[in-house]
Amino acid sequence: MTDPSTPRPGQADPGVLAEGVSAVLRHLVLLLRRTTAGQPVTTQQYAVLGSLEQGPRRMTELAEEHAVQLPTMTVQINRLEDAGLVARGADPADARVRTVELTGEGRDRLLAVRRARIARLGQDLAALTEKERATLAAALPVLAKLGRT
Amino acid sequence: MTDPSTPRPGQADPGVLAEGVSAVLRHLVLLLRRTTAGQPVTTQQYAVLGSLEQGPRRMTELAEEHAVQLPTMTVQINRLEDAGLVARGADPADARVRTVELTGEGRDRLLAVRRARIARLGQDLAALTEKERATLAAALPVLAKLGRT
DNA sequence: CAGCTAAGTTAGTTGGGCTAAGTATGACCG
DNA sequence: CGGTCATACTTAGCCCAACTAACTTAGCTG
Repeated sequence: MTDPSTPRPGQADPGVLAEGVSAVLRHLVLLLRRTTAGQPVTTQQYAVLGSLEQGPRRMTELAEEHAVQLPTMTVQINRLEDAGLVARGADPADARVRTVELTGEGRDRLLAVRRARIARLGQDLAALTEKERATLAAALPVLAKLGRT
Repeated sequence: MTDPSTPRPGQADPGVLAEGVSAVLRHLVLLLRRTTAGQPVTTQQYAVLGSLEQGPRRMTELAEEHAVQLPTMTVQINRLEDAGLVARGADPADARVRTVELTGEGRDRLLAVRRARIARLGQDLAALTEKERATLAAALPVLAKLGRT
């Protein structure tokens, strides 16, 4: 695999760039795994809690947003419910749908974990130069656009 | 969670930038998951095969590189060995260590999967503008530097 | 050579994903 | 108005991937 720290000329070509992005993605995934091991909620649980921050959601919505099948989300929510972090509710207009919302404890946990993650990431970012941070900031919208076909 | 597609001013500040990076990482992880589902090797297996491309490695090396405990790597290698993609060997200098290397089939599989992945990523990248690709290319070395504390 | 350390493996648990199949409710149509 | 189809979930059963604890085997050292 290509060393992600040694960019080569001609990277604006999609094919060549893809190799670099692929290598960097691998690096980032390994990094993420290292930094999120042993936290009070798993990455998945944290992500689901994040989806509930703005208010109750339906199971199907959550499954779609997390690119997961419904049964998978059912199990996730079961675990979060057992942990007291979310509560299931009902939709008065349609008895088939189950809603899910954060409990007070769930919201506290979400915010605490987010603070910890951002602080950790902030340390890494603080080690960069101002120029490097600007370069990174410029690339964020591009990365966010990837896969939004 | 912050919408990764709406960057705000002041992102060169490590704290603010961290939020954006965090959101984008979430997006990329979801994207990766979607694009790698149902391939002939799992993401983990692919990553391990990639580590073997340059030649035989020891179990401990592999475990460290993938930020995983030894027993986890043992099981991974067992599966890859059962699939005929890698072979275990011995270190003549130290009878405790087991080496692992690609089989011919393993190398073929690695290259095929890599081609498929890079092609897929290349499609996404081709949808960007030339300028966006340049922005992304410039950020790759910075991303590669993250976490290399 | 006794005892400690290092390298791997085995066993058992948990989390997270999948498909297939079941239940209950809503919607539609003759 | 009742039968049939579709929708929203849940349950059950499977695999992969991570962990810790405990075991085996081999090297190292006093």
